[in-house]
Amino acid sequence: MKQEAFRTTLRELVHCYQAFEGYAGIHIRQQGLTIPQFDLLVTLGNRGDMTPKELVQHTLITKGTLTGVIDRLLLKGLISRHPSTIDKRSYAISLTPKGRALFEKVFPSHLAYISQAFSFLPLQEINQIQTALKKLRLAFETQKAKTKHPEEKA
Amino acid sequence: MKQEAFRTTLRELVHCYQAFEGYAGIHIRQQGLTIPQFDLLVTLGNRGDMTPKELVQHTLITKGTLTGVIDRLLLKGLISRHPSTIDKRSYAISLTPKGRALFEKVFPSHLAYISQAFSFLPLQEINQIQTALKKLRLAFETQKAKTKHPEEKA
DNA sequence: ATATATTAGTTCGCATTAGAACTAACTGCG
DNA sequence: CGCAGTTAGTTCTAATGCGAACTAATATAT
Repeated sequence: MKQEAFRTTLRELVHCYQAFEGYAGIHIRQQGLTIPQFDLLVTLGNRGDMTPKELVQHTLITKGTLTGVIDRLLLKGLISRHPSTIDKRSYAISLTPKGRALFEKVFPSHLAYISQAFSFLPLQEINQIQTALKKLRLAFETQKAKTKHPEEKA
Repeated sequence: MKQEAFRTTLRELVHCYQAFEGYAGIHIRQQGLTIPQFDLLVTLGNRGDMTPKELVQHTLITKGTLTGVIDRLLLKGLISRHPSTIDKRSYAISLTPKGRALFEKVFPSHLAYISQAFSFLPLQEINQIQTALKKLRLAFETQKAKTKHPEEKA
């Protein structure tokens, strides 16, 4: 039955995600960072300076949580703030030299660590998994949008 | 490149998971429950009474968190405790009549809600997604085990 | 212009998260 | 029996997580 199938699939999705978080988290915490902190550091390192709004878009951190994460990275001296000249409500966030150094040390090492888990998965299978995940995500997002705006073009 | 592929795949995994949590969470919170509380309620409803240890195995709730989740469900009058006769450290948790009533109201409704997201995915694709997720999870779990016990049978 | 609606960030309340330390109770082994 | 080691639950700390309320600043409409 279809219901049986999607329930199993959802369980699998959650377990898979948790397996990933668990696996990646070990390495990240060894560097003295939390997952969101690492996420922010890597995003800034790879894509350059950003405002908090942009960070929310490019990371998995929620608006309300971001303030606290930024505070802790500021305390650690890994990032710095620069007031925006265009919008007085906002500011840009940069890596400090210390932050950049950490990024450059931690990021390649993290990729190498993660890639170990993929060593037995052929490229073709990785791409299949990716395609599968895209379909599933799209299904949720489409339906979520419908739920939130049920009358739209009804 | 393979590295490019698995990074994209991981992003997709995380986004997919978040999309699911976001989608399912809307409905769950509408019932006045949090996701872990719902998880616990449904697990008890579907599989019968359990000890905290078993709940940890069958849900996504961590040992340390479980105590608090149980406390809140006790406060809401949805579950009850019964001391174990065999092991004085432990106890069994049951749904109260109120808890069972909630389960019976919420669970089918939640399945129906979730199934909407799958309505445009053919069974075959659901099964493909499931297979893909299993492979990925296995990759993490295998590697995590190796990382934790690197000397084993070395 | 001026009131109004939006938006960027912060703050708050409540719940959860991981991991580690801690207590009480169980199991093994000698 | 009696101690060592393990296990079940609880507690603690630090950091999130989400939604909602709040402030300040920007954009819009008339």
